[in-house]
Amino acid sequence: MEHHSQTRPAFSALERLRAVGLRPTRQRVALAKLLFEPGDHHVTAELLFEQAQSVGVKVSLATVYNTLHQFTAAGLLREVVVDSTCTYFDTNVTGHHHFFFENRRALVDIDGAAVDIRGLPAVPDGAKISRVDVIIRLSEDK
Amino acid sequence: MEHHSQTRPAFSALERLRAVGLRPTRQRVALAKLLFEPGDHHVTAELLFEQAQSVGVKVSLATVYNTLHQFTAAGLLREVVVDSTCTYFDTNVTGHHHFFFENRRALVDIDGAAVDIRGLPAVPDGAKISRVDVIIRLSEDK
DNA sequence: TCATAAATTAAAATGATTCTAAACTATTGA
DNA sequence: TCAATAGTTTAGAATCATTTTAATTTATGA
Repeated sequence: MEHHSQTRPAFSALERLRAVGLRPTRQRVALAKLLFEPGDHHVTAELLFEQAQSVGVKVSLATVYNTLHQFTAAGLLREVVVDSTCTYFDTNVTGHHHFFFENRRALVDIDGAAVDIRGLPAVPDGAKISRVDVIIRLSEDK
Repeated sequence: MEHHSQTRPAFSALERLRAVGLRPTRQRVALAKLLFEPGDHHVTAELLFEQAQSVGVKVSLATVYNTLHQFTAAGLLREVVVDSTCTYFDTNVTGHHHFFFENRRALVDIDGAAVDIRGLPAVPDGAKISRVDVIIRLSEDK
């Protein structure tokens, strides 16, 4: 029996890949484990690449980028645009919002169900909402 | 007397620069006119650079970047993070939100006063809100 | 007008990300 | 089981927005 520092995931990395029709290669399975076995969290390509290296997974940075985008296209990840210097990916794909700690460049989820937004104007003709993002930018002056 | 295609601005480009203590150089005055004489709008560095060229203003792209950042630091502009491929600057610096047309990569302002957000969790200890951004992402499938 | 600090610039550098083309590997059907 | 092949991975080059550098130019105040 394997040991996990977190509770056993509802779906294994392999099952997730199968479910979205992505061929379960060594790299994709390893990255999926790093992404989905811990609880919800946010990564950048560089960060995931370093994590992979630190646990001995051999994967190139190009593959990390490819994989993050494939997972995003497949709905396993969500891209969060908060910082013009790099792209964040969120393993929580349910509708929700974010605190963004500007100093540390860290994201924290805000439950989407709890938040209620009123007074928005009508959506322009011919357009439809693909997503609503609320970002609360926070500064922590030590 | 000069001719404007828009109504006369409340403050001239020169006055704005003086007000924030930026030396009114030829380039800064010219860019300020392009930015503040039309009504509220959004630009990227590349776009402003092209506009400048098209009206015969001689300015380098480096200066456009410098100027956009100086204006932002001075509170004359606001940076809008919506797109991971480039940075948008908004001449509307009052609290407000945005529609983002994903196909066209265009921004449209949403009046901030009209929008009411409820149910947000308490701000984490030691942090304070520097800004709340609401972005409604829209797709227009032709 | 002059001295000087500030601003501008072309060009090089950077850094995140994407592309390319060659080498590998999972899958499928015989 | 095995080869064919379509899909993957990869190192390295390329790209693109942006920033930096270091030299030149300009605004300002005495």
